[in-house]
Amino acid sequence: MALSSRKRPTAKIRSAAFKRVRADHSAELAEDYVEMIADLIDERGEARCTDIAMRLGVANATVVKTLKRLQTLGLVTQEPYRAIFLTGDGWKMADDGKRKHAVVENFLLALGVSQETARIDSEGIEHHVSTETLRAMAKFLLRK
Amino acid sequence: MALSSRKRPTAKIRSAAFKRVRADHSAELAEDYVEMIADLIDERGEARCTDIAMRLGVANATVVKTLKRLQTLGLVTQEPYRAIFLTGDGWKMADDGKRKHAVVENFLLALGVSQETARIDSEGIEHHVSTETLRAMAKFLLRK
DNA sequence: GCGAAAGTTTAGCATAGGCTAAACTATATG
DNA sequence: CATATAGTTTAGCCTATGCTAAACTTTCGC
Repeated sequence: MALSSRKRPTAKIRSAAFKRVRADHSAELAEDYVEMIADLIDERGEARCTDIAMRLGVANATVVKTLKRLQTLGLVTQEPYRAIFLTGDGWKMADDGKRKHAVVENFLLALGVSQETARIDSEGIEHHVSTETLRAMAKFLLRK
Repeated sequence: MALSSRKRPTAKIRSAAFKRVRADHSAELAEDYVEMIADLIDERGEARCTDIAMRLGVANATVVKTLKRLQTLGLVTQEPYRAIFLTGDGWKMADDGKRKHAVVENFLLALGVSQETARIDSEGIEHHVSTETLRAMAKFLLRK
């Protein structure tokens, strides 16, 4: 074990990035749901399981289960067999997410990628963009 | 159910982005491990559980479990109580990942974000960047 | 206003990725 | 060379996110 007995004080610092990624992942599904619910309410007046399931491309039961978690997180409210509503926190998360999403998507477009790719890639990227990077993207859009 | 009885043919298209994100997620841990194993082999001649665990910031047992999956995926090989090696596919994935990672990180730096943020954000972003977007980033770096 | 269709929920299963604690192996040093 | 220490593995637990199939409600149309 000679090789590893050297101390590496940078290990903890390195691991921070991976910890952030893992934290991002557990938050990101919540953000996607909440954004989608907000969109549905805006577009059609109410958000329902089936619509969320279709747009996310998952089974109905999966949506039901996840909504339970979002309820315990205080992001959505719901009565059995009724439509889904956002709490204050839910709306805030949705608005923040949509703003962030728009910046990332427009940034990718400004960078020269196609509409289709911008839409797809921004969906994955938006959850891993820090405030600092988001600001840099916004600045780039302005001076473009 | 009046509201939702309208057909929405765009739903399937919309859901594609989310499906890609889910697929990315299941691939991304594998990429992180494989890249890290390659780094360790380069830096110190061998890759061991403990080092991977420290750098990723997870428990040892978690690494062992994940390595089993990577073995069944044909990315790594390992004898009990011995160091970890990459297969040909593993090296390829590691090289591709490192190249991609470097482009994203340098791109963020060129965009004006700090070293620290570039390092952290690139870790999350790299797995959600398509070939097209990666090319656009590389192009931006050239004309910068 | 009743029955069929549409939508929601529950139950039960699988996989992935975390964890701790305990058992086991290999190595390094006295 | 015996043993302490460092490293690895196993066992067993948890949560999150998927799925299908079956049960249950609501609503629409006749």
